[in-house]
Amino acid sequence: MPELPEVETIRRGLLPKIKGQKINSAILTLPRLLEYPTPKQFIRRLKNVAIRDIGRHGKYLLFHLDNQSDLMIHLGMTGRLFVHSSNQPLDKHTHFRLLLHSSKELRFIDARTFGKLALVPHNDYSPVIGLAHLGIDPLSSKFTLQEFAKIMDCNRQLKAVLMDQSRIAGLGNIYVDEVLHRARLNPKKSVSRLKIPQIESLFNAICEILKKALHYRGTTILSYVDSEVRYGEYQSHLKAYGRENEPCLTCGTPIRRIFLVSRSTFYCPKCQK
DNA sequence: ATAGGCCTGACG
DNA sequence: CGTCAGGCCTAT
Repeated sequence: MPELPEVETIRRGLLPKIKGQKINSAILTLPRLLEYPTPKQFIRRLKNVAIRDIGRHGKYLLFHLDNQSDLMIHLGMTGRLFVHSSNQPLDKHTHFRLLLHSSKELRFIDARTFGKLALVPHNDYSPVIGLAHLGIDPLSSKFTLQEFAKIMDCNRQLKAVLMDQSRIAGLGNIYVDEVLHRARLNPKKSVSRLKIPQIESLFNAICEILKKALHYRGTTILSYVDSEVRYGEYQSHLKAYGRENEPCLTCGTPIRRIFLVSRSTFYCPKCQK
């Protein structure tokens, strides 16, 4: 799925197209994607409201509306968002549409339907557990070495902790592997065994990998496209993810693939200790 | 902490 | 055909 760099790229692409736009009505054709409230309330509350801004926390997009509520969209594995003219034919797997005053519409398309929608009060995300429990976003100004060190205080494996959205929000399977390769840390290593300099290099790796991935507009492995139907380009800069048996770009040792947290995990057994 | 489930599509 | 996939929630 889209991880933080992909979701942020989508957010930036959508923003100029829909900021300030008024929503006439909403059409929800796959109600099970809706986490909160009921479909009836959801549709009613999306009538005749304007979109003030689009925010993002981790992999969650938050459309700030002018009725004190936020429309939450999580793209799951295959979710896409486009702004199309209402007369354009609907893509297969279109499950949700916001019809805008301008006769354009925001369309949510999701083949695997792992995406999630919700409409929550602007000041109370508690109806959506995953959103309410999100950890710090690594692009936020609150993400400092000191705060990061506080998060890294358990004795689970590095891979599992970096994947844990309630600690740090936005990293997924690709970028965790890239971050750990950059920081030269083994994904199986227990967080409790990290020394201060290693926490610092991990922090720096997170910042640097995300910045670079954002620069390349995210990573397209299978299906990711942004709001302009444009592929990411970071896949050609990956150093660990997907490179099983290929030489490590640092030391030449074949990249190894294992399973951790029931996810494919790629790392260099020599560089990453 | 770890599988299993949710879905469809791409690929071998 | 079977296997795998960028996520997340739940139930052991």
